Amino acid sequence: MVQYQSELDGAFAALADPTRRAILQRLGRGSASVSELAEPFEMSLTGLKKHVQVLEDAELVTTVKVGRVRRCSLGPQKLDDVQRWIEDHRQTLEDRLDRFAELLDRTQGQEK
Amino acid sequence: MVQYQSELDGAFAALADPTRRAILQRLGRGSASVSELAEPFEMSLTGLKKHVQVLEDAELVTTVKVGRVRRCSLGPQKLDDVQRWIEDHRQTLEDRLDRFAELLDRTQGQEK
DNA sequence: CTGATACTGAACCATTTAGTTCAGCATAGC
DNA sequence: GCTATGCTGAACTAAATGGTTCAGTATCAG
Repeated sequence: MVQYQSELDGAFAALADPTRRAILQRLGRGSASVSELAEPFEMSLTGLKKHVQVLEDAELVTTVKVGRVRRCSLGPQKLDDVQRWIEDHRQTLEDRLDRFAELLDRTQGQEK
Repeated sequence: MVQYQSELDGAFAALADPTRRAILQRLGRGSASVSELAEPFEMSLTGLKKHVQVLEDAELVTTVKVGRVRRCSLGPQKLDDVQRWIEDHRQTLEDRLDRFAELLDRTQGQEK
């Protein structure tokens, strides 16, 4: 199994916010300016731009400044890392869940 | 596409911490007590227990108290939700990445 | 019963996060 | 050139996070 660094931290943390997941969802339908991204949210432009910044730092979003407009798009395939981590751990998880049922049976009786 | 709630928040946030991912990794090799989990970390028992609590709240870990020992195991398949979200979004991500290259070509020339 | 073990809760602290407002700067359009 | 637009930076705030210590409770072992 590959050894993962704390690069994942940023990606997972970025995905932990519903606003940011909504931004990714929106960008999945095409690139957008910061203002366009902000439009559906009840939030200041500055506030939303911070979310974009977080996503960019996590390399989930890439942006290009064109004139006075910053165009935002889905970025490098950072989700791959995230997904790979989950896949690696899902197998052991599933294996363990089976035994977990047994464990419960064994210990339940002893519980106070 | 399924509509995901903010249930994901807790799961993603829980996974954003390397200590907690290490705990999950450890539990993948079998259940453990809180003390056993704490052993490899340079952290107080109380501190580590908080991480366990976060994982339990996120439904990534389940615990049972047996006597004075709390036995921790990998919990319900919450990772499924996380993985499903990523899979749903990966397709649009990949589609978009192709067009992103074009976008870059188009806009790069105009950049200051 | 006594003491050691295993955890738990409360209180505290530093840092980060998520948001705000306001002022400023660069570009686009007339 | 003037003005509106789109974004950006600084400064501030409230709340959450990640950690600590210390004191307490419950149980197990002898």
